[in-house]
Amino acid sequence: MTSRHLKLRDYIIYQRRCCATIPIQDVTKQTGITVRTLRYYDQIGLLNPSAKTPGGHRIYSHDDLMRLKHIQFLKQMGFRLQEIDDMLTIQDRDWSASLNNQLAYVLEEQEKLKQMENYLRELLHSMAFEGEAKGAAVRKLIQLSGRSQESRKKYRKLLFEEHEQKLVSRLPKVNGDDPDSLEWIGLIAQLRKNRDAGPDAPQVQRIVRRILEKTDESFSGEDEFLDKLWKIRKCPEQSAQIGMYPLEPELLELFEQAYEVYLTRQQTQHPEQEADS
Amino acid sequence: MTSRHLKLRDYIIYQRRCCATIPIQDVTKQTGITVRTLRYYDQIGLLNPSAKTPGGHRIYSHDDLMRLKHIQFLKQMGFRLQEIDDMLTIQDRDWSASLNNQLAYVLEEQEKLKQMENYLRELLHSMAFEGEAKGAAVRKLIQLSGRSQESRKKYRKLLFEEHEQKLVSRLPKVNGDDPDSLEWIGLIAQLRKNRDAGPDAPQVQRIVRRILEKTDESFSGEDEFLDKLWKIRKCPEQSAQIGMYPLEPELLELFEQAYEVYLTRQQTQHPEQEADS
DNA sequence: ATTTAAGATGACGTGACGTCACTTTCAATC
DNA sequence: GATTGAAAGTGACGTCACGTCATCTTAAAT
Repeated sequence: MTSRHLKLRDYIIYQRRCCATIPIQDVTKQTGITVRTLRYYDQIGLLNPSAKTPGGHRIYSHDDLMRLKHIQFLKQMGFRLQEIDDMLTIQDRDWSASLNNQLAYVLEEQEKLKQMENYLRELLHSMAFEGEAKGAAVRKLIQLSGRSQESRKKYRKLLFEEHEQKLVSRLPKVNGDDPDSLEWIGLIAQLRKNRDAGPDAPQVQRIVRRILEKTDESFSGEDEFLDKLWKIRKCPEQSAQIGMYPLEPELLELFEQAYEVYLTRQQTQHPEQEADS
Repeated sequence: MTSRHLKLRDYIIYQRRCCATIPIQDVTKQTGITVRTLRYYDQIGLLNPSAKTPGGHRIYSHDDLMRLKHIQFLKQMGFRLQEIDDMLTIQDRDWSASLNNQLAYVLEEQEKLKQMENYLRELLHSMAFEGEAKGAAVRKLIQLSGRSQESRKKYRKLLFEEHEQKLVSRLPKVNGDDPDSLEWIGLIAQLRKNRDAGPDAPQVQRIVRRILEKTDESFSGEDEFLDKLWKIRKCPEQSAQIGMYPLEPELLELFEQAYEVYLTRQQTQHPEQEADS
């Protein structure tokens, strides 16, 4: 018993002098890697500590620490533990293939996440349009997401000519986070809130005025284009197919009525200004 | 036996007439979801088929299909099955919290992937600089990645004044994929390839000329800045701290010698042109 | 009645650990 | 030398969304 104890202490002191034995606690403090993880790495053979006490406690060397830091870095790069083991043990092969592979994977994942971001924004904005109707919004999105964006682009080309393509890009996108789109969404949401107020209510008239101002700002002089767009807007299926969120018919009708009221009021109030403005 | 058979057939025919029973094969064909997955969804209670044959075969309805498509969509958005179950069963709560949550998560993941992309490019380019030395490149990267970019920016501010900050941004970044950075990396790699050719070899001289042209193109008139930069370049530790990949001393020395050879040749060949160009 | 394809069930495996339960070891204190 | 408490060890089970067998049953056709 006594001799064993002394032997152990000598052994540890020897280790400290020679290549600085590091207990598992210090390893976790220096790297932030948990004890469990270190035991797991030992278990799968990714990082076997270079020594053990006679009692079985793991003792790490500085070389082990270096290897661990390499592992940590490569893991942050998204490599799996088996790949890391391969990369670190097979010293002679160069890594460019693995790295390029991983880079391609990372780029692919980024694309997916961007798609997800788009759909999530689209859903959020659609819910802002619709108030609280979740099911309907998802149902439409599912139809849109089923077909790839390719088909939507294709359909757009069928509907609009080249010049008008540029104008379409200026339309508020339901999944955009630019201030323009957000303002449009806000306007539509306000119109929905006042759907029961009637077309000649002052709030509705204010909203109509702001919508017209915004339309003029974006598409002044493109009356033919606006006309075509308005016809598509009235057909829910076509709206969905070019990527615009389909508005309910009642909302469109409300806007049309309010628009007429707005026009007649403009004419009675400023009959001469309307000609040149 | 016979009566049981007849009963079963009647049952199925009844189902077909009433709400269109769909066998599991058709579900997989329409959705692309595997049989195993459908059984799993049944097991965890995410999608229990609305009926079963007396023998235990699953029978899906159109409502089931709708729910399945919702599940499929939400899963593509990155939600977990338990969350999807919650979202679909608790009908009254709105989804905006979940969606915003998920959007935040998606944005966070995108950030991480961009970081990974940067480090991977940096590693690849570093290996192009160094030839094939993997360990050294990774070791340096680990040191850089250990400290956040904050400390690097901080150090940059200590070394350079505000005006020079803009010039630093024009330096080739070791992790950039812009044509400028790639050209620099190519030049350095070529210089490394001809490291044994001696400073007055014609290939080396051509490289030096191209390097000087490129330097002039980016930093003409900023001699003081270039001088400072050159001093930092000679100190590997400082180079690493501002995010430039540290070049080995021999390469820098080779370039200095080749530069002097280049200058003397220029002066002997065109002694009068050097004044105004 | 037999065949056969398709369906069901159950069990195990994946990856990188977290968590819990229980035992052993280390170093120090009495 | 005995005790003690903290830290170390091992082993087993759980995670998540299924894939992959192996084995058994059912449905529908011949």
